[in-house]
Amino acid sequence: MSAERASAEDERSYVETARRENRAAVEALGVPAFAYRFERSHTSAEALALYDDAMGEEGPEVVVAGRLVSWRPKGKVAFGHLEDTAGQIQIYIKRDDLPLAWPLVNLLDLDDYIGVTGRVFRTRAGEITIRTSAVALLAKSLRPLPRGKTVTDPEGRTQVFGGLTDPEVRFRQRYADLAVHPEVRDIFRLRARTVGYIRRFLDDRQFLEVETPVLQPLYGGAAARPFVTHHNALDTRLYLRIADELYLKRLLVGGFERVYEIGHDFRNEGMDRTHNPEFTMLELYQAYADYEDMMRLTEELLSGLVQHCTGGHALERGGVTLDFTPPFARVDFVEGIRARSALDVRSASDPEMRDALRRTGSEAADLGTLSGGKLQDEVFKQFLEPHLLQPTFVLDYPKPLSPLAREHRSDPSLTERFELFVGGRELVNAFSELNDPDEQRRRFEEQVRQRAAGDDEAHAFDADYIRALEYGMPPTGGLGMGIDRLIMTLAGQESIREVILFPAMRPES
RNA sequence: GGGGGCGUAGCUCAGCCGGUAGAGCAAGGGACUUUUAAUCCCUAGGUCGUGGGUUCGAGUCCCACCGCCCUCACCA
Repeated sequence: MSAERASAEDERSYVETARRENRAAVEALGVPAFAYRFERSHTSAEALALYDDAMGEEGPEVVVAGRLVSWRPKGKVAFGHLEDTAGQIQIYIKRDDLPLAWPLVNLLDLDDYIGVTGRVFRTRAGEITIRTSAVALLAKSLRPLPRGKTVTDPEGRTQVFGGLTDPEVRFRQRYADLAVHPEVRDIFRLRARTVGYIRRFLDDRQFLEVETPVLQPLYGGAAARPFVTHHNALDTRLYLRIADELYLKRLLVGGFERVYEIGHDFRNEGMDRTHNPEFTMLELYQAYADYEDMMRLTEELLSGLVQHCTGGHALERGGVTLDFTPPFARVDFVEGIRARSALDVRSASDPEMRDALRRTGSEAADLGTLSGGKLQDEVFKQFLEPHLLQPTFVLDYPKPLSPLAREHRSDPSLTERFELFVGGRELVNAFSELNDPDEQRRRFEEQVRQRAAGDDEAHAFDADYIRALEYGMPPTGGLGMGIDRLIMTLAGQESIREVILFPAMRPES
């Protein structure tokens, strides 16, 4: 529906017209369509829990409030369900119980917010219900929610006929999606619990939560294209951050030994089922730790989190049982690829890697122009990544892929870096942080060469970051975890948009 | 950005070989004082995404555009 149509009085749908007539009729009774406040005594769940069958028809009196989500007027009596934050409860309204309010009752619409006073009892049909003695209109609904018909069969299974299913409408009008889908609200409750758990986990381990700039004069910490903006007063170009990394490590130079940030990163890339232009990232840095410590911390955090969510260490996802019992499986980046492709990415030439990719049908569009680190990454994606269903650490990435990671202590062609894969998706990226300013300078210089050669995702040279490292940064382990993807895994969702309240959309025309 | 698919009532969807628009739910009127997919009777509701074209005639065929979905590319 277009905005013009929604705002044009004469083109309003007949359904909305009927609701506006009801509003006028309610106001004609002297009842405001929108109340200022309401005092309830119980939530729906609390009211249900109060009732005991020994009470018969004389259960305790409760005052509840919520949205009218079903409405079955039946002559001189009416039934409906109120939905609030805790669930639903049935209400029963009998004309003879509230003759003065009956005209108002007849003007109620589905989706109105109302408050109801009455005693709890159990109907003949067996449902615990409020026998209404007073009704208050709290907010009129002038636009019907796109709700389907929910049918519950004798075994208690529910099936919805119709309803809001169009993804475009669901995400554009997330308020309507949330209003008619309690299970969607549950995903975001799970999300909040998860993030809360992570904060407690880190706080308990003496990590300090910090906030670093979102608007940055120079972006870095990942390979991605940024969003660009402009500061008027400074008349200068600024970038929305693509990662927190370089600022957080500056804080270790400053003397904080354990820091973390949970915030939004912004990457100006395509959108699909696992990418939203802005997304939530956890990054943490721990002094005197290396990537082995980060693996242990990852195992503790995720196994504890899965336990917190499910009571066990397993997640059932798409017919696969994901087992988060530590320790997680480990596979060597180089050895893992060699086992499946006979390629040693440390020594293989670019043409050899391209050949191997072509033979297995890689469809990378610019295979011919990829080189070095980018080719190694492509080989990994082609040969190893699809096999990583169970939680698996992939360790020791080649140096060209990891300009901020420290050289491996036993192989100078590699870095001490790992990524954790779950269900074929990357969830965590971590390394022993490079803290030698001279080596970091050389890595940046190499990035600048790649940028000059056409890689527009290569790092810029960050001289201030080098200056910070020159003051001295302790040995440090660092870790980044994509929170949205974590929630996807925990909630069993295949699209990132299901776990972001307002996912990015093309503007409505 | 490439490829494929879709767009019909408030919602979910039918609509055949091109012949002038249909259902369920929601809505309006009526009956019904323990219903729960309430039931029963009646009624209304559509510029078929937009703009062109072909045709005596287009929801249907063709072209373009807009939007969404899937997929590939980029990426976490």
